Amino acid sequence: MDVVLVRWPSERARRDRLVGEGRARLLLVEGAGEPPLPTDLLEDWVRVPADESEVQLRIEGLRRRAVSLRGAAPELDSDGVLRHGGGWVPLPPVEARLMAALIERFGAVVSREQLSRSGWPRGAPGRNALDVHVLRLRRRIASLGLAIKTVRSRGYLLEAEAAPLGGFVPDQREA
Amino acid sequence: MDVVLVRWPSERARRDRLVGEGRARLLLVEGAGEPPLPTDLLEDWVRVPADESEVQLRIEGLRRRAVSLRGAAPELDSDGVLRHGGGWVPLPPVEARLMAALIERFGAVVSREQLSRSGWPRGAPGRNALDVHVLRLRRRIASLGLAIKTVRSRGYLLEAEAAPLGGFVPDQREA
DNA sequence: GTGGTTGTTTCGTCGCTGTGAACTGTCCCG
DNA sequence: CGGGACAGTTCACAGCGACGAAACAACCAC
Repeated sequence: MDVVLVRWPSERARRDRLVGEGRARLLLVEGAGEPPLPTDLLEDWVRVPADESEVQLRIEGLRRRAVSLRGAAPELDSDGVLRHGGGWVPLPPVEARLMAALIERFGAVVSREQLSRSGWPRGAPGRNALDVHVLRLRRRIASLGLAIKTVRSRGYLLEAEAAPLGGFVPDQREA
Repeated sequence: MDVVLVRWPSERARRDRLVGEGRARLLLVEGAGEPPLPTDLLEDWVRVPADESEVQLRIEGLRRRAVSLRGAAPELDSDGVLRHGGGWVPLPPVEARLMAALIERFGAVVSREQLSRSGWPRGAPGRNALDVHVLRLRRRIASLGLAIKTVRSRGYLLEAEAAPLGGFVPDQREA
């Protein structure tokens, strides 16, 4: 996902075209011109002339926004609210801690021991407690298009599904 | 939905707390400091000293991002009239103060303690008074398409039913 | 007085958590 | 191939606490 540099207001037409294409853009506001209020999340602006470092920082910021919008990683509040793809669900304390550990290693395997330590910092209850909480977590986050995959005898892995909204969600056992 | 101004890097801890709470923030980058790379979509930054107009533009940009992610926030005037989506309802004093706290953090969790302090600045009555007022507030604002969601053992969260999908309102100044 | 606002009590309901047990699927050993 | 041993999934249940809701009483404004 690249960020396109656009002069403003002289290249207004080009900017509008990029909006329609859903591409990230950084407006270089010339002279005393007023930057436009953004019409989507993939736009930023900077007054020129500007430091090269400032331009680079804003470009990198836009890249991150674009990645975030592609549904890369969900976000977890300090209040136990999990947000992803425009929706959110509240997570109870234990499941919030488990989810925090999974998000920290989003897309990678987290061992049962690590999960157990995250979920119960002062010692885990019975062995089955983790399984049950993973099950409950799975059901809670399914509506957000998130899934916890099992890697047998290794641990669990959190991932986002390709089409979170409107798409059919296949049963994991059928895959 | 307020945008919080945070000095950077001197108020780093405060910024991190706001990230955890899911609130919008504008970093005022002091001196030669480097702004952090954003961890979510509700952050922007500006080097200070800066024109007041630039700060205002960035605040407005953040507000629009927040609207895009969480829907438009209702407005509460000083006479206790709550307006949203073309309709309005009058709110009695206690409920108006509770609603003000919820609007300030629109879309994010507000703890029971914070609500209690907002509703009764000079000391809260019994423990259940808050529950009852939340119940009454819920019924009053339902007709406006607003809902107060419970995040168990964490607090409450104000949300608008029909969140606009994707786009912003077109920029009026461009016409 | 009338109606709206506020606070309390009381009770019902629901969510969170952990346990035990039944069940499925995989791998390995003989 | 059959029999286990493992790993993991799912359900049912119980205890507890947080929250929801109704009813009631006191109070205030008009």
